[in-house]
Amino acid sequence: MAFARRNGAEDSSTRTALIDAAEQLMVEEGYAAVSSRRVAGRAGMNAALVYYYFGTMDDLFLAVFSRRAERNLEAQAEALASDQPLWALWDVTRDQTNTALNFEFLALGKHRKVVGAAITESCFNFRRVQLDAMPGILKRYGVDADAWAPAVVLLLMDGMSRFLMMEEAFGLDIGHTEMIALIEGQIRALEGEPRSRKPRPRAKKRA
Amino acid sequence: MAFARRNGAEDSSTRTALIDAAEQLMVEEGYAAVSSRRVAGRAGMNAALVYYYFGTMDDLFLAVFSRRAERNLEAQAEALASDQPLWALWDVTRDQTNTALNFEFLALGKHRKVVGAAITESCFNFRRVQLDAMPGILKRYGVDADAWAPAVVLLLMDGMSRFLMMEEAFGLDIGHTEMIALIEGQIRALEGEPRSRKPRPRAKKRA
DNA sequence: GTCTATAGCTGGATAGAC
DNA sequence: GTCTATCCAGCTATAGAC
Repeated sequence: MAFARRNGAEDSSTRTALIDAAEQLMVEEGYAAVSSRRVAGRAGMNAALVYYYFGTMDDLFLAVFSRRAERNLEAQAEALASDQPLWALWDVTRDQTNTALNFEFLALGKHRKVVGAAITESCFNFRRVQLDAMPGILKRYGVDADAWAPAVVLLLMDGMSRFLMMEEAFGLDIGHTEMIALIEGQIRALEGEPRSRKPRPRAKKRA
Repeated sequence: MAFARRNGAEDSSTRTALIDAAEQLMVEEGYAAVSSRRVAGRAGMNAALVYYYFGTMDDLFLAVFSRRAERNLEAQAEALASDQPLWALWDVTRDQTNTALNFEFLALGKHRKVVGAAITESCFNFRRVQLDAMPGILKRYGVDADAWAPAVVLLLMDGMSRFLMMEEAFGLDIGHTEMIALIEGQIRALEGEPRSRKPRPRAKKRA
């Protein structure tokens, strides 16, 4: 855990409810809408509790970020350990659930030092976990490591996927079908047809 | 111009100063810091002038966005019309100048309807201008259009470039050198060595 | 743990003088 | 075009009762 907890147990239901409310507010109305009053109001709590549990708004943001990052890191680790790791990784990165929240944190992270540091550390962890697994996976499939460095393969899968999802969040999809077909074609050449794919959450309609 | 102007000439120096101040504030402190009082204060003006010129804060945001989008679109059109269009396009997309501002608008655009619409329209225009030029460029270099659809080439150049810049904005660069070498190698194979490259602005250090 | 009350500040937006 | 004055609302954060 990268942030200091002011008060209250880690598994306090009040604490959890406040984090839930803050996350929802960020997604629905943006980080600027996350005030102690509005977070508490949505959670059916009193505003002073935000300060009791988190001390400052920055620490509340960090709690939201860390919880989401941990969950996503676990999902990714599970994907990389599956029997079709490339398909599983691709499906995990194509998940639109976090896109709106990511936009908020990217903006927030450029202006709140502690949030920016958490983003850098978290992204680094994701890439490190991917990089630990990729060489073994590619070797198993007989991919020439000189022609396709693991880090490059990851940028083409994870990086391109993230860019496509950002565009899709704004209704842009020029070339997406072709790009997705290209990447999935490469995965198919290595792993064959996907045997079981998790249903992939798409972006919600704009309000 | 996609936004309604409340009052004042398009070339009013006061109007320009307010847009300048708003843009600076967005980059330095985020969209939440853009208030009529702070914008006016930075421009050495009175807060009421913001409402005189723009009517609402939303229209001020639109003015900032539109001005930047127009400038960037011109720079891209110039690049695509140059004698080494792929190198020029690559250099234009590798420009870090706008990354911080883009983060702000991506977040803002998900919550302010008119801003979101402006982003969608602007990105669509960028891609359309690129797509108008690419087929001719690739054909001139003898690229097989069936293997490399123009839209896919653009996602690999423009899309990947944008993703790399977002990572770099947070100090992340795993695999970047290799990815850049891969893309530049492809460009070099088609256009040879770059003859004249504009100096590429990099991200500023964090404060 | 949860509450009320409060200090001190900042915000969007308008009315109306000059 | 530019200003002051103003309304009403919202904000972070703390003190202290229960």
